[in-house]
Amino acid sequence: MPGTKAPEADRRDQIIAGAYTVAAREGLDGTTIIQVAAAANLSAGLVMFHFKSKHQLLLALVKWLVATTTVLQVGADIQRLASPHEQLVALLRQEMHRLSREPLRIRLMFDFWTAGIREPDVRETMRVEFERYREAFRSITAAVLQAEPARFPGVTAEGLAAVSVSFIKGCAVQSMIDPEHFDIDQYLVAAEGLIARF
Amino acid sequence: MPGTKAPEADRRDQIIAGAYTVAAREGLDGTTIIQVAAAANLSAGLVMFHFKSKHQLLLALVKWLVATTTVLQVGADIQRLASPHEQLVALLRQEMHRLSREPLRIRLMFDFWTAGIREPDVRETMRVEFERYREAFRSITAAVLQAEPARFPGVTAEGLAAVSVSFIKGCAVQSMIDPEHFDIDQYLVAAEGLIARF
DNA sequence: AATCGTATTGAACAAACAGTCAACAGTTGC
DNA sequence: GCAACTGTTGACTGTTTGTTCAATACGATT
Repeated sequence: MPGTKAPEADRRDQIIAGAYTVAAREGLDGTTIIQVAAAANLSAGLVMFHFKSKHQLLLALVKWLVATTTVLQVGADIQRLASPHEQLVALLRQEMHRLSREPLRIRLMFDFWTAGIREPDVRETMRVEFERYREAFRSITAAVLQAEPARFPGVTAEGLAAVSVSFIKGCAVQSMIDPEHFDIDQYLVAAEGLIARF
Repeated sequence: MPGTKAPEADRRDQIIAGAYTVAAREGLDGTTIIQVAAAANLSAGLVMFHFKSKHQLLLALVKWLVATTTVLQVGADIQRLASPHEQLVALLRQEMHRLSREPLRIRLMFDFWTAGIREPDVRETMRVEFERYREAFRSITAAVLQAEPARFPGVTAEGLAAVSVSFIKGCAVQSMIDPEHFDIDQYLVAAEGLIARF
């Protein structure tokens, strides 16, 4: 029945929710307007009406995905730890845990990394996301450097934050490709060994 | 002119070369049989004749890509270095350099990581590739552990190799998404600071 | 109550694509 | 010289996809 206005939440949100459902299940390439519309119980035409093009729909999806991704939190339990080294290790462990708790979300994010290589709009969104992620690490990596200045000559907080991000993203990649053989515990212990204070 | 047999190299190789050209330029999704055929100066039907399906063509492409990727080499100049710590750092630096020298290849490999999430055949190929990569690091990471056993309690050579791979892959991801702001030098210095011997 | 702008649908469209096929040309073996 | 096999082409097919559009219903404004 055309024209039956839904009093509920914004249609755009409803459509994006459908897009997320489909994209998380089928991957970005496998995501079609028709499937998104079906997942949202709407017609395909309406999706076009609200987003004008598939490109803009996916762009809205990635922005929503980034916006609803929990920012790296340095909780009270972490702040209570004695040394910044321990805090950094605890942060890494926390992020690993989040990785394994939200596989669908991470996999879709991964899809967008790749899409970002060719599509500037997506890349810009991912770029901001990566910057935000590094920034969240920076206060702690700065403290790590300050605690042991002699050990890290020439190292910047930004550089160490980038390495921390690599720990996480690299682990995500490896465990996604080889979920059975990749040993996250061994991985974490090795990372701790590198970071630990002396 | 049908039937004109090319005395030159295997047709399959010629087609794969065309597929690489297209895929490196357009990305995996943007790669069509017709484009591949055009890049190889052949008809689309012939591509199908030799590979039966697009899936098998891309599978052959990823296998070729992996097979022609230089295995991690521990050259004489690296072996000459005094400590295994310095050797590991030199290896990382060497791999970073290779990363920036072959952007097209890396980008395509990246595409296949993502494809591997949903396609088991591709994933298996990438899994083997990752395993090979870690394995190549393992002899050096074992030496690093042996040189400083007290520093790395419970750390395995395999775990430290996985972390090393993350250094590389994580750097690849970040520098691909944000090529302008990501500072590889700072990144390397930070990694060195973590690895350095005490 | 007439008007107007916003939603909504279902159908239809053009483009692109993977895959098929009949025809044909070389090559090889008899 | 003939038959059989492989390689090659170009045209064709059926499907899928993003996108457009006329028709229509609803809500708000006047």
